[in-house]
Amino acid sequence: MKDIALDLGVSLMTVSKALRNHSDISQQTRDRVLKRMRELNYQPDWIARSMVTRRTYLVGLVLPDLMHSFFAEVAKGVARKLTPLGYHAVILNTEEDGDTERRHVEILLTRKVDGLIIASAQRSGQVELFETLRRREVPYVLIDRVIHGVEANFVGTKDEDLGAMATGHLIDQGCKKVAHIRGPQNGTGTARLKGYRRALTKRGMTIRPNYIVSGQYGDNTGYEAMRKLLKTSPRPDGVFCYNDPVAAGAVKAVLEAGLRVPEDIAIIGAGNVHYSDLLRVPLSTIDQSSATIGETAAELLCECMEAKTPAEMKRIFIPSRLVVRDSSRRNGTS
Amino acid sequence: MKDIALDLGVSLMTVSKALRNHSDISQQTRDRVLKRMRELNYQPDWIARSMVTRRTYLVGLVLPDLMHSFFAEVAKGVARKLTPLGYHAVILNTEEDGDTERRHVEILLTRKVDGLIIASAQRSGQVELFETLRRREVPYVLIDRVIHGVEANFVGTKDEDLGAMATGHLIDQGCKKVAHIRGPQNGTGTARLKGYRRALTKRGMTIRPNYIVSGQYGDNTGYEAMRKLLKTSPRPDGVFCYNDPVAAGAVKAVLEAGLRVPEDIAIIGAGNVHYSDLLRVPLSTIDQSSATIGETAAELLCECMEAKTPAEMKRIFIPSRLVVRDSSRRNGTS
DNA sequence: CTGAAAGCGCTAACAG
DNA sequence: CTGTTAGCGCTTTCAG
Repeated sequence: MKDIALDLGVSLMTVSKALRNHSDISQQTRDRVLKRMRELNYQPDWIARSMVTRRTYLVGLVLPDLMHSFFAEVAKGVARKLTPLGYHAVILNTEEDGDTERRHVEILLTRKVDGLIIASAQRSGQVELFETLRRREVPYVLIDRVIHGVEANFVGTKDEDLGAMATGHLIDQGCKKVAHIRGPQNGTGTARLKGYRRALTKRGMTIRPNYIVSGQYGDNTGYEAMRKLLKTSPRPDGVFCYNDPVAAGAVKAVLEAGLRVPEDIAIIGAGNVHYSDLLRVPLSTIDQSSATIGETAAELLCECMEAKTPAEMKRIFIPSRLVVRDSSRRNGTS
Repeated sequence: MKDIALDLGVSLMTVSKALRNHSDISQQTRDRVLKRMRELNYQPDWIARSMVTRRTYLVGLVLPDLMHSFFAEVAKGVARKLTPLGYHAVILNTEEDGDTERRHVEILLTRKVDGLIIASAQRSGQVELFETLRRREVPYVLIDRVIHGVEANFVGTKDEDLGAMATGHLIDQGCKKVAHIRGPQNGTGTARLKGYRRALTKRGMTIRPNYIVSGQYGDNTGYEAMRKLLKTSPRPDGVFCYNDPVAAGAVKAVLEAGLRVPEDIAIIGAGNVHYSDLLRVPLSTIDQSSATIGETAAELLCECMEAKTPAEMKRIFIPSRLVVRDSSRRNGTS
């Protein structure tokens, strides 16, 4: 393509510089070049450019579940910050699988992305992947899920506080027997459980082991877990669910059993996914400002990528806030 | 990196071939190379490789809205087919904006993706983008939305039939006054409207212009449109909504007005998004096999990319099917 | 302000 | 089976 641009009688170099409006090119030549480039509708080959500059202006965004609109919103936030800075996000979906995640990161590395934003599906303690990243000096920031044993940039929620806030709210609403459908065995799931425990302890309520049942990420697991919970006696009158999809499944199970939400059982989730308001019973939740998480992560990553020397590690927590809807509102207040 | 591999005393070429298990390398040398490469944990630089092979094994997946789980599911389907073939999908979100879409496609082109799968946000008649693609001979397949005036590979739904099926179902359920909240002014929105009209005509029902109101893609537009519809007299007793998010919004409006779904107003959407079953009233819908759309598109694209000569254009329609849930079930039968 | 030379990391084509 | 030569499309460096 450049060859063709040489029908202006200038050297290849002149064109190259003109296209990147390098300082030392006369306005006149630049204009001629730009004009011709438009006529030929030539686009510089970024792959060749990257080859020599060692910069792709691509960042990998590794997400565990696109179906969960929480992550879709994070992605939006990331793109919003990145695009104006000339970067572009490449989204990859790991479907909550640690191996897939490792493979995807490899791919992004061989494609030489400038940085990574990862909501990791690695089990806690699985640090291999992050060791690799550190060794290769690829800037990255973790979002949403802390990985135990990894020192890295992080942007997300204080999950223990989140758990305590949600649980506390149920107690405030008059629930005496609060259960928890916990999430997966990762940093987030564990921290939320810890928050649940803390809130109960703080209010002098006893923690019953059989009030803590295992869910995962999805609504089907919430549904199953709730059915289990309905069989325990005494039956809980409030349930804090790991996240909104799980909570939605739980609501379904309660209604199917002929009970009412929130009168018989109050329910709260977390994440404030977009459709929470449209569910069977509009869902109370903790809003995590998902878009802000994405934006902040993008900003932080840019800092790292731009920095000459590896900047020091940061952990940024985005404040979350209680959103009360029908699923937990048991009296006129709050 | 290759230099380092030369401490085996073999030439650079030998290594290059060994890594791609080119036929003419002795098993022994290959093993030595592979071993050393692992020790150094070397990864070939795809960017350099692509530069000479002119293949990146990357395909761009351009989607208008990640929040809509329909597209998230399509993405899943695409990835499922692509990965085993050595390709990888790069997802970009256009947020339903035609300009953003054009910019994103440009980016993908300068990054030299091997092909594109696009659910386009171009207005019908806006063919410029596709002209460019044709001129540059980039293989691509359109999904979900036909663009008027573009001859291209397509995988999606027969939207007119879909509209007729949904509308017909409402009539079957005993609705006498069926309205439609139409989608955007694109191929899909228009075809579904056409199907709505066809079904009414076929059953000898009159088409009232004020029963057709404008929505867009999202639930908020469905909510607003429904409120408008509630004010028309006589009030409709059945509404076919452009898609599930719109329908979810519509349900909310009906309930807020103190009416019942489906007794007073039956509602049906389209797309069968994942959470449809968990909504205020479990939503009847038309399932479009979103994952299959993604898989099929990926297969078709691979054919095109592998083909020496530009294969001829194909249009593939994935059958859709009625899913009856509470929002439209007015009698024992379905 | 403009240009010539060298090379980024890899592979295709051909020769040994 | 192994190695040599050339070059992908661009930019960096340095000399006009």
